[in-house]
Amino acid sequence: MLEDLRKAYLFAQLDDVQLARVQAMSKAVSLSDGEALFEVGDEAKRFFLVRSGQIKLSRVSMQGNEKVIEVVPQGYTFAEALIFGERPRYPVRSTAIGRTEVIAIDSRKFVELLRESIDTCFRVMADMSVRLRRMIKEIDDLTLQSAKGRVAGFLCGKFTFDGQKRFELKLETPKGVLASRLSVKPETFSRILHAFSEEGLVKVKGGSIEILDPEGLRAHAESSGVCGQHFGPARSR
Amino acid sequence: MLEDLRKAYLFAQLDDVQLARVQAMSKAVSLSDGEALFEVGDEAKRFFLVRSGQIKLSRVSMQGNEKVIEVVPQGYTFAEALIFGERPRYPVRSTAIGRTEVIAIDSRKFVELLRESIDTCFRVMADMSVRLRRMIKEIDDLTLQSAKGRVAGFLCGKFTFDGQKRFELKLETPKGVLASRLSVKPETFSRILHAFSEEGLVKVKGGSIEILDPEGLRAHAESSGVCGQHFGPARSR
DNA sequence: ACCATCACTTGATCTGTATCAAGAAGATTT
DNA sequence: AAATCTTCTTGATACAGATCAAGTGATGGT
Repeated sequence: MLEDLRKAYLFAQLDDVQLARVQAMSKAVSLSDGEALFEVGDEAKRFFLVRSGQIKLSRVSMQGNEKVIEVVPQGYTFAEALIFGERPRYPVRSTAIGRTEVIAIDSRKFVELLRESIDTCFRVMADMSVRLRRMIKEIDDLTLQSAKGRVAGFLCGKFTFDGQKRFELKLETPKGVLASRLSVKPETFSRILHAFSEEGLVKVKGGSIEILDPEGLRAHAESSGVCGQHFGPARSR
Repeated sequence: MLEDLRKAYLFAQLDDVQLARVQAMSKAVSLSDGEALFEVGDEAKRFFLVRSGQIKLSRVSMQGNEKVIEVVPQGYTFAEALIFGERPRYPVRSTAIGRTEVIAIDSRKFVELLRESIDTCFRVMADMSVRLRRMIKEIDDLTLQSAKGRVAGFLCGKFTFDGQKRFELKLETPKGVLASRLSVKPETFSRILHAFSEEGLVKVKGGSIEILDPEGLRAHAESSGVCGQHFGPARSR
């Protein structure tokens, strides 16, 4: 577990002693597919690091429609932005996609530790800053891009533009979840993918997608949006 | 100017000496109506405090559609989330609504000061945390609420539910800007307001709106969204 | 290997909101 | 006060994407 913690971006500035303290305030949690980690409105006493599998963060409307806000992959932390404020509550629901293991870290204790490490404060702030910008991008996509544009943009985000011609791209997440993440209905998602196939941009085969024409795809993403400007180098953790 | 700074949430933890330092790294800027403070992609060397007037933060799509992300009122700071990271750039455009005065604070220097005040770090983090949650709410609204629901929700947010029956609510911002903020076209905004009038919920008179039926309005906001904290029994996936 | 369940696709239709077009009401200038 | 320019309203029409409804294919348990 210590190793998992050490690799996380948030804890990178901590020395061994501090890291051991983090470990002491953590506990491992195992989730089966679809199991909920917390619900909207639950008291946010912990934040989390995904050790294996994936976590889906979502909100549900009163009509029962679910909107996936984020899919957190392995190695990433989530809900750490909530550790401030009096009695915080999770603003989203969190469920496992597939068998998933997370590390739950006690917020209160971590805040105490934070008081001692200004560097880690800066890590947290940088982290939140990135999230904030991602949210702006998200709002941008939702309001200024069409569904087609969002799907194209999503696909483009999945590979690096290094002049290669073809890509095999494996979807680690069920199509339905992706659709919700992109704020389209599954039916529409399917149709859009189909349309891209017809245009010769991609080739869909079950759970993986072959990208045939990266440039063409990007044109779609750009045609209806502000793609060119990627703010800040995408930080790899 | 010192007084303006002192009242800002971000600087509340600073002592007089530190505050004087902030003043030293600040300069006042005056803007006329519609004037731009910065554009998307500009290097983010400063963040700002609105001293008087209002600031509009927005993004523009390639088709020229503008989406207002936020309207920053007097007394609030903005763009402070960008002070981390290497060479940050503003992800939005910022223009004045009406005659507006802002204080521009040097990011670099403020970060230095931040290194000395862990309390202020916590302020910044709390601030960003609030923003982050607001963004989630925003995404929620955009994806799970109808245009009508958003407008109702917006109106509800403008007064406190303390049992009063009628409210006079003055719009400090042009309707067109509000519309964009709520991601509806001005035409639609107008129609929705009209519809609310017909239902006897509000009474529109030019730049101000009289709220006749707060409960009724809230019902609209709730009917298609997560307003209260009652979330139905969540079934897992 | 079977059946049951769940994820995805495909087709037909419906609807909220945008778009286009024009008029009314304020605001600002001359 | 007239003229010009915005901002706002109102009406008619168009369309992207949702919804409803089957059907097809996977996946998993017994």
